[in-house]
Amino acid sequence: MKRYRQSAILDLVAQESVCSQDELRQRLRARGFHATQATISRDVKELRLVKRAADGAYQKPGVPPGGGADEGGGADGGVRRAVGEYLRRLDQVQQLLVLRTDSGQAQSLAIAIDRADLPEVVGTVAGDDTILVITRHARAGREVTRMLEGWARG
Amino acid sequence: MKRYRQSAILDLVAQESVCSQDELRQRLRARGFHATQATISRDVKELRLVKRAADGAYQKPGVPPGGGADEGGGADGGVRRAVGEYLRRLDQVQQLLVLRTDSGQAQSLAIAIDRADLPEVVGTVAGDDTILVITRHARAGREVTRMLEGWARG
DNA sequence: GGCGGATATGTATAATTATCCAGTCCGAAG
DNA sequence: CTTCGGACTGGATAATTATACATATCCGCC
Repeated sequence: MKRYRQSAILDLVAQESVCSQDELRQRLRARGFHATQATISRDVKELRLVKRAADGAYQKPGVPPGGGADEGGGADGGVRRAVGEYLRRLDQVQQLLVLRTDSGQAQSLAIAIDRADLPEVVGTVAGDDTILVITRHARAGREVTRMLEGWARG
Repeated sequence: MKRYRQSAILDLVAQESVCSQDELRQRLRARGFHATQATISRDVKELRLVKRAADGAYQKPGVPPGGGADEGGGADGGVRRAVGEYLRRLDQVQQLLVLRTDSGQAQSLAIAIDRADLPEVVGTVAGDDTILVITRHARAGREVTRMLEGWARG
């Protein structure tokens, strides 16, 4: 039984965004598996599932995210997504913003920011995990900061 | 304060294995930060830390495990490590074992198994996330199964 | 058949994490 | 100066997850 149930769990978390073991239990029941939260807790551990990519959903580790539901598309929807995805820290120094990402992801985020063509942004320079964003002046920097921080939480 | 505290958190989880927010709270206090578990819960979410790679430790997502140390060291110490690391499922059908790994990792595990040169194992064939291990007969298969399962938990 | 050990699972409960509800502290606006 | 709004936080508590303990089953063996 265990085998089949665990397969079903992998299926489920790959398809939908499941945020609690009890939710998982209900979905499993819909598929004909009857198990308690305790059992599912053990399954989750054995399967090495991981929780909370900021939203609390379970997923297999090592998979590049974007899995859960849809992703609102659109011209500058791209930056929002990228910011939400990659931005880890942000510091402003006058008209400069220093953005940090996980290692190796700075380029991705920088490209997204460039493409957004924000009027306050003069340009960006990206390394491995750090991006420098140049705005026209501190005030503009502040605006961009707010925008980014908003997206980072959304 | 928040900035510094969150930096410290990243530092901490990168260095040691921290398995609960309360433990994190204590380590932070040792570094001079005084915060409650509630605050740390929020920090963890903002930093997008992830829990439970089967052992319950917090970590930044996207980092390949193993700590970046050696790979394929001692003769059969290597297999144990590889099995613990990569093996996700195992089914036996007569003298055949079907091993599953996360995608792209079958080769790694298969190589480790080959190197171990287990007497019961006749040979292995690996795809992307599946390995077929051929043993001499069902009995040998069971033995290997037990061995692998033992390593998978250890 | 009956025994010993390993596995799987449920129940109850402990441990851990998230969140609701203020309270404090700025900074901007009036 | 006063007010308003928002970020940040702690205390208390709800929600979620892990585990101790008790069974029930299955397998191999005498």
